[in-house]
Amino acid sequence: MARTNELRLITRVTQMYYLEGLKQAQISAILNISQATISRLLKRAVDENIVRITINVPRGTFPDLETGLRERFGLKEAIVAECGEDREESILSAIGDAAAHFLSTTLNDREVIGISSWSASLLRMVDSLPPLKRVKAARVVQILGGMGNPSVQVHATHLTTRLAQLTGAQPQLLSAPGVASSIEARRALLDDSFVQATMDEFRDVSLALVGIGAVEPSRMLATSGNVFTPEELQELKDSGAEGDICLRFFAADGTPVRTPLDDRVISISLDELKGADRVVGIAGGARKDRAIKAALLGGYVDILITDKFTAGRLLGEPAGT
Amino acid sequence: MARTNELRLITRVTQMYYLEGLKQAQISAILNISQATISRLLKRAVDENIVRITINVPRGTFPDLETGLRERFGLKEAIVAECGEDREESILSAIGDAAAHFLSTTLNDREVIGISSWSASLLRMVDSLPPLKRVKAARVVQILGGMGNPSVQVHATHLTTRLAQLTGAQPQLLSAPGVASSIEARRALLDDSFVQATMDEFRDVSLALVGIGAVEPSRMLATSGNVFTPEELQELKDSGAEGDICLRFFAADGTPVRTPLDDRVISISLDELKGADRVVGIAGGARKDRAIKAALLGGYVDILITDKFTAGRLLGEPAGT
DNA sequence: TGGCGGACTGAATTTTTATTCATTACTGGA
DNA sequence: TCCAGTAATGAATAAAAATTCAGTCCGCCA
Repeated sequence: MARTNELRLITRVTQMYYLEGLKQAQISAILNISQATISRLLKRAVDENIVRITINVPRGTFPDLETGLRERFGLKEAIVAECGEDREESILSAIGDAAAHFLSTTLNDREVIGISSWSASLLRMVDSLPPLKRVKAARVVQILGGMGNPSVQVHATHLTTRLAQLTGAQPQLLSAPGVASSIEARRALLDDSFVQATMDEFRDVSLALVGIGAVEPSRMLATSGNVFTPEELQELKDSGAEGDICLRFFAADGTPVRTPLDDRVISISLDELKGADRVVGIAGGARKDRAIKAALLGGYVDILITDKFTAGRLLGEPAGT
Repeated sequence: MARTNELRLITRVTQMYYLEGLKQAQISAILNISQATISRLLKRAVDENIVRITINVPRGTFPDLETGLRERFGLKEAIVAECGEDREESILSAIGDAAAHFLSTTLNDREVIGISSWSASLLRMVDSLPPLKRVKAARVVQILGGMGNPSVQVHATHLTTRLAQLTGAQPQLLSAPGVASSIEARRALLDDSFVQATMDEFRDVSLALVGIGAVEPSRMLATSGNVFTPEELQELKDSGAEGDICLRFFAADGTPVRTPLDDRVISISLDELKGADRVVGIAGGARKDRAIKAALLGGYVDILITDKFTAGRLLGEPAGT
């Protein structure tokens, strides 16, 4: 009885608040009940399940997969993009677009963006990036050298400068190959003051945008001048390397894999990467499943941007529609 | 595409806010989006129907009937009580209880309560009134005289004093019969300074609690000493009187019905009544349908407390379960 | 017949949210 | 090409809501 009266009042308050859109103060005035009590009644309405708030998931968004990824891999955020078909091209388009949107909404001035210079996903992202509304970002730092092949060098440079341009930032190029021909060659390159200046910036990177590579010749790697010889690749595989970020390799469980190659790579180190506020991994496609999983397990990535098919596989679930 | 990205973000924000219970500022920090924008995204979530808020109506409450009554009759509030069966006794119990709860939640100090002294509903209300939690109300004013029959006089007095006691207020009794035997008798009674003092308070009443009477001998009227003779009742009927509040009569369409009887009644007038901040009508039962409807049409009541059966009939709808 | 703990309350205050404001960029038309 | 109008943003602020606080009233137990 008394309980019913109580419930009636709560229901009425709930109705006024949520349906009629009245403010608590207005309700307070109408019912001659203090605003504090109205607030408390509304809280009880939630507790007693008189108001029920449901989220109507729009088509093309996958909060469940995202939550799954966040929880399973301890990610800060996960973005799962809608994607027509489970093929490289379609996926690149989807995650590039998603990454572009992410970037455009989340950037704040004084952001120092680090970008790994060669990655098909990042390329797509930059291509999808709308002329950025508001002035954004302070600097864009290239955190991985280009390729020995001059044509790809240009490619990497383009990526960095374009992003800088679009974000109104200062580009900071790393004019060096991603992989030097020898330890000595690397040392020599690091002597260059411009190279040093850029590498000094690695620690200032607040937002790192990185691809995640699988250990196997990808199309791009293949066409980009055979960074590694088949023997070197084999060596990596033998060491248990499953994937890489900026040519820094790690095993299936995420532990770093150190090989002599490390000493020839010119890029941000995995440790330096962890110093960034946010590391955004942008990758998808069945070919990369194991590499992505490894990267997630290693905790190298705070935010993952991928497609629904890959997300589904990472969670061992079927992808949504 | 861009739209999907947008929707994904809104969905994510909605999820964080409503499901995870994060504050906008926290979301803002996590997503690197300003709090203002988070607020705007949440508003869009409502607009775009991504959050859906539904009210789960508890058993025994009838928001639809209440809303119907409010809208149909322009009431400030309507309270419809659950009620086992459509019989006098059951209804009295239901609305008395509801009225008691209403009173206990809505009273504020400095309230001057006017109470029409004889009404079965009000009697029930006072009986149901729990020893009032907090000190409440300033004064309780009797706004209708008692009955000629001394036993009922006591009754009326009891009602007023009890209510005053329960609300910690000062009782202001109207020591006079509700109906004087003649115009002259009334005039004489009004000469009494106590009576005058009380009647002067009528204009200060902030909350009036009134029953609504049907024009026909009710059980109580019958036993309370035949206030009116059968002839007088017939006269009222002939004048079109359909109901009364404090023995002030009105027709089916709510217009006041003036008869010579008026000059013998000692109670607040309908005009004075309208001066009160809130007039609460407490009534139910098929016998009173027409009277209640008339009172509502006349706008004499701001707040109606009734039972689900009566409410349903007033709206010409079947009552709920 | 106190006295203690718990439950409630409204006023005051703090916290949270919505909105205003100034700025910027972009649009579409002359 | 230049300009008026629209849209969108973050910082600042106003508005709204939640919570703290102090006080009261219980009921319960000694």
